[in-house]
Amino acid sequence: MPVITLPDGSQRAFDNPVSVFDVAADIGPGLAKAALAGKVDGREVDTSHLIETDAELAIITDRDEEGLEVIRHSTAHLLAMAVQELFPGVQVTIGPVIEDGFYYDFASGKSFDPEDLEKIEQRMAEIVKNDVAVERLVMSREHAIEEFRNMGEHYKVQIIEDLPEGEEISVYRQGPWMDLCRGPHVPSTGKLQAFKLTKVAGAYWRGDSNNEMLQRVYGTAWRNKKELKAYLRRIEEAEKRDHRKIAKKLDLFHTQEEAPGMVFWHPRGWSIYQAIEQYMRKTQREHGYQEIKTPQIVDLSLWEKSGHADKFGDDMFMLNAEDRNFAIKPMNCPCHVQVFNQGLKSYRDLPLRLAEFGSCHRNEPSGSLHGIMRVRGFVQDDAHIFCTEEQVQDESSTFIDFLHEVYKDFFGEPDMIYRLSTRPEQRVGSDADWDRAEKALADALDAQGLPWEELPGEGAFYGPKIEFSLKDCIGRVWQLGTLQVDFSMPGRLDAQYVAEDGSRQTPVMLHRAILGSFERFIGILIEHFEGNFPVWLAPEQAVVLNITDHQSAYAGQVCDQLNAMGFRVDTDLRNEKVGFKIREHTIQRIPYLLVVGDREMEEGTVAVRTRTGEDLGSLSIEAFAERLQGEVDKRL
RNA sequence: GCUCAUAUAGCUCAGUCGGUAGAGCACUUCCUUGGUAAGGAAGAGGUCACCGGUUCAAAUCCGGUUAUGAGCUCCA
Repeated sequence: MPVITLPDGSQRAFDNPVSVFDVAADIGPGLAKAALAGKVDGREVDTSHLIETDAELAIITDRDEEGLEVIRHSTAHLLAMAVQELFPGVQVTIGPVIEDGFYYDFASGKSFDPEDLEKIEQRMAEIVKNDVAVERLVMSREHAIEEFRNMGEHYKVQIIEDLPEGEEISVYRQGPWMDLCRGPHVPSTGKLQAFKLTKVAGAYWRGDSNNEMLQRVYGTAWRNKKELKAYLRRIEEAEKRDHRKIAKKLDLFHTQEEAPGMVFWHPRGWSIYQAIEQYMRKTQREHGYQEIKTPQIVDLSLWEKSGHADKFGDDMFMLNAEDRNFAIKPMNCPCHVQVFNQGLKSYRDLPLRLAEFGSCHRNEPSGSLHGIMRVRGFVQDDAHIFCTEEQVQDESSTFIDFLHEVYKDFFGEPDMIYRLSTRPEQRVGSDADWDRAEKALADALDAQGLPWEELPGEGAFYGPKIEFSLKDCIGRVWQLGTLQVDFSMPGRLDAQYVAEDGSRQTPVMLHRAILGSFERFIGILIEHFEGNFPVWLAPEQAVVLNITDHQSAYAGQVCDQLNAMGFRVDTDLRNEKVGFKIREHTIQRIPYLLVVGDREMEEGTVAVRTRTGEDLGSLSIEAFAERLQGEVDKRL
């Protein structure tokens, strides 16, 4: 005689055990139809789940986040069923829910092509149309293993064998097809109304590159067709922002076959780069950093001493000259320690903050290169703070403030995400050092009152790190800055200072970057602003357009005058209609278009139009310059 | 590095069954001097990524290399 308590606190009593579906039907036919799953005393179950004793119950429909997950998970099953019907002999492995959808990994002799995807999707639609009931069965471990072994599903057998002892083993059956799964699932395939298979790719069994490669099919699934359409539109939006496409249109940089993973910066792209570098140079100086420059090529022995050769040797560019082995520097820290090591340092010199726009090269795996976001040659806004252990927390805190200031200048009020990556398996330094280093960073985040999550095992080999990420205007997350505490490297590279009591001590080193790399950061800026750079970064801040040849000289004069004031201004005196010129420069995202006709020439003004099409009317050169200055001032 | 796909004019892309390449935009020249998102005409432009094979004949079919893309793995 179960008494069911619903989320609103109301109770319903039943004479016999009831299923989740029965309760939903008892409340109303609409809810019965909408029910996808249930939550009994906090545990997610199928609608067919029988409730025998008093319990709290929430009916899960597609209005709940959990409901959407159930839909996605069930769509993954639907995919697997369709694949196995169409391609006998293909084995199933796993099919989890991911952001916006799901995937399923198959072990298949052949790889799927786009036409296969279409066929699979069609078959899925048929199964949906047949509204096949989804049934849950519980079986013993031995029975399940035997069952799947007989089906030739060797991966599933492995998965069952690895399940912890005592875990209930459930299998879901839809029609003749079945799969091992914890559930819950939708009551029948008819509930799956809005999905699309998006891509196929290879993926390693259990995510290990030593294992065989499986065929992964990705899909997206939503509550209804409208949501699916909105999602697909969002993807298209993101594609339009692709920094590679925009960079080509705006003539910012290029890459070519002879230098894979390296950037050829064009004048306009380099102008953006320079604006950022000048800004960083200025702000770093204001925050007590000293800028240095260290060599590009350094004897391999230094990298052996630092530990980099051991861990990353295969990914370093090596060079042999005059019978010596050199490496092109993959990072700056060992070089910064060399600068620190010159001359005898006192505790009075600490904290010592050394910054470098450090050009680094890493032979990244060819498959991981991506536009200018992941490259082999890049420049970090790198700095190392040498300090005492007591200074770590203060320096960390000061750095986090600095980083926030910089992000504010670029992005206004960005949505930030903070993560603390802790000790990895392969590492240097004692556990005691790691304990202190991890605590120092956690304390710094807490002292700032910032929300953060931990990424266990994701730290660098010499120390833990905070990763600073931001969410862009369409919700994508980009990792930018980092702060790392390092108790090992200074000792390995013999850094010392003289303490108050005259003893020699090893300093602590903080590694930090705000932008990350210029290449990646500019890529992010391009995508974030969709090429509409703020005025202080825009390669050209304004273009002067004449209407007829008659104003050519005046246009040139206006342009010269603004350039002399330090702005980046160009003219377009071509024999084209002004409408044509406006179109072209608007597409080029030039912030201001200055039209000069006879009227403006007589008045000594310019007619100002923004790239968004706003008409600001006629302004004197001085008034326009003041406006520009206002948008540039706070940064440079 | 692994799986799959792609590579044709400066850019975006067509090119059927194997028979020596085509459009739009951009470019050059000429006409047009026009007030806020495309004025008109003509012209020039290609070793079809590279190397090899099959064939009377290869942009097209096959193999390899390189680069790029989507994922996976990696990311000091």
